[in-house]
Amino acid sequence: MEREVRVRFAPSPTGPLHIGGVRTALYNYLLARKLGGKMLLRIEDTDQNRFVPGAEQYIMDALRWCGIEIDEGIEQGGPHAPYRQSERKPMYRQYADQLIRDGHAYYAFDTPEDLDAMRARLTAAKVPNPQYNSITRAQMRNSLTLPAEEVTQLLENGTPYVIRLKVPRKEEIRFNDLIRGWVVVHSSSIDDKVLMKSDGMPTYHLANIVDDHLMEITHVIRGEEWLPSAPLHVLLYRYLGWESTMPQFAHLPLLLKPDGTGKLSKRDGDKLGFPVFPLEFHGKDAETGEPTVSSGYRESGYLPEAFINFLAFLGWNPGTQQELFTMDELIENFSIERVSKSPARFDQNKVRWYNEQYLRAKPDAELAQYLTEELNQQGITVPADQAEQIAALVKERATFPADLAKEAQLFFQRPASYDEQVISKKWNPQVSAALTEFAAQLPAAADTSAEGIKALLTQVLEAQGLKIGQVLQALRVAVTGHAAGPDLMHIMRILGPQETAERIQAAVAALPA
RNA sequence: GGUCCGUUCGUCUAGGGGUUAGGACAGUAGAUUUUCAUUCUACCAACAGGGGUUCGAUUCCCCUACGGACUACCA
Repeated sequence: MEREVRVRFAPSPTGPLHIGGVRTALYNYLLARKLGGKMLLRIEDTDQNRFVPGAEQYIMDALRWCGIEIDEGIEQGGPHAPYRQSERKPMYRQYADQLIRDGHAYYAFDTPEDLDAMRARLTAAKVPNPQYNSITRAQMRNSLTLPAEEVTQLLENGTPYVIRLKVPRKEEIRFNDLIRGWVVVHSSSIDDKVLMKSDGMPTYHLANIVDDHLMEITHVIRGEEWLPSAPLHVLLYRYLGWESTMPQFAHLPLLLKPDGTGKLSKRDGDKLGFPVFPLEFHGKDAETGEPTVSSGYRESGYLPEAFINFLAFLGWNPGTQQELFTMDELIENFSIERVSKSPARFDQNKVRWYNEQYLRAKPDAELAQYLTEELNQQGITVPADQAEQIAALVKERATFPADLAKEAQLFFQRPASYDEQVISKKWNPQVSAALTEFAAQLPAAADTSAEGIKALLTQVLEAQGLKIGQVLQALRVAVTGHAAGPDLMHIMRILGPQETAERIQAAVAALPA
């Protein structure tokens, strides 16, 4: 019988999640949903020195905003709880002991100074790749070189030690990556990685293998930065006797900075000119301890659907011409084979474009609701039907919801000034007189639709011997103050005959003919 | 330095032994519009280089170059 598909997103709570992490979570989620499996969230907090308060909550909030649903995790629990590695601490030791018992791991008592000295010695000797490995361990203080009694003595004395994996000297390690195909690495290029730290916590390498095994993970989808240590993980599965149920690996291409000079990192903060975080993050400067704020996509006005659609396409595509995908469509169409191998750069223009598409696709009523709330905050009240008309008129001009409110201002504020360029070119006694007449007739207009207003205007202008092109810009400036904006007839319709007339009269009074 | 991974328009990418190398974003031009924007149309624009294999390579193989990741008692 086929195993149930189980994937995990396993971030370390050392800060907010950046968009690369979100994409990794997304691909995990898409695969899980596509294959009818489960999505787990596991917090990898085995490094107690790098704990950042709030990071864990941030991660969960960010995933929720993105629409990435977790089936098992610290909030929702599950059959393999706890889902926080620090709380699983007692579970790891036995596996390290098992490895020692089977001769695949050993105790090492070297101090940090010992290690520095070793690396300095090897570097001085021009060894191409200084590392703690099958050669150098013979010169170090560990349970392989020390007499058994001394090892026992050291352990009993409480001497600090770590447990290291005994990586074989000559062995080819290979695995079949779902994205990259066969990857082959020689064991001589891997060092004797620390499995258990001297504080009793496992390192990532041990913890992730033990947890993935215990949690019955079937696919490990993670960033390419893990590729070099994947062979080590394969070795661990083998030595622990779990190779037959080892998950399949898929190493995702990295997300690069826009200039392509390296991978995106959370330390980029706002330096790149666009947010790297889904949600705004309030943190502290690592050195000065000063409070810092990094902007987020949510706060910048991005819709989660647009953000996710864009992110999904950074490294994956469906092979069709379709660009717009809902989460359900992404799930339907996703496949790991179509993830590309090469890294992708971030394209600000394209996220904006996606946002515009999703914003315009929203029902006017929904946009109106947003608009109403925003205007209310500014102390402006607006009738529901009017808010909807404004939203419909203005949304083609908006990238972000906030643009709606900006564009709507003209309906609630009479012009404080008039566009000078248009006035100097288009405003003259004839125009002024015609507009005065138009304003006089407007309040009594029978038809106040956009078409009706236009008909009335045309009629008045004809009587004055003017063409519409000669006055329209002037009229726009008289009504709104600006040279550009949405359709003028619709603006006047929404404003209503009375308000429009008064605005025109005010302009005529203010502007010397 | 060592190990590993990668390389199609400016960007995201499709394609794949014989194609006018396709799409999207951006850019440019035109049309529409009373304006800006929208919309529509068109244009611009790519297989890193060198060797093989082959009747034929952008596609398969090798090398080079370039880029990136990793190289901690961090994940």
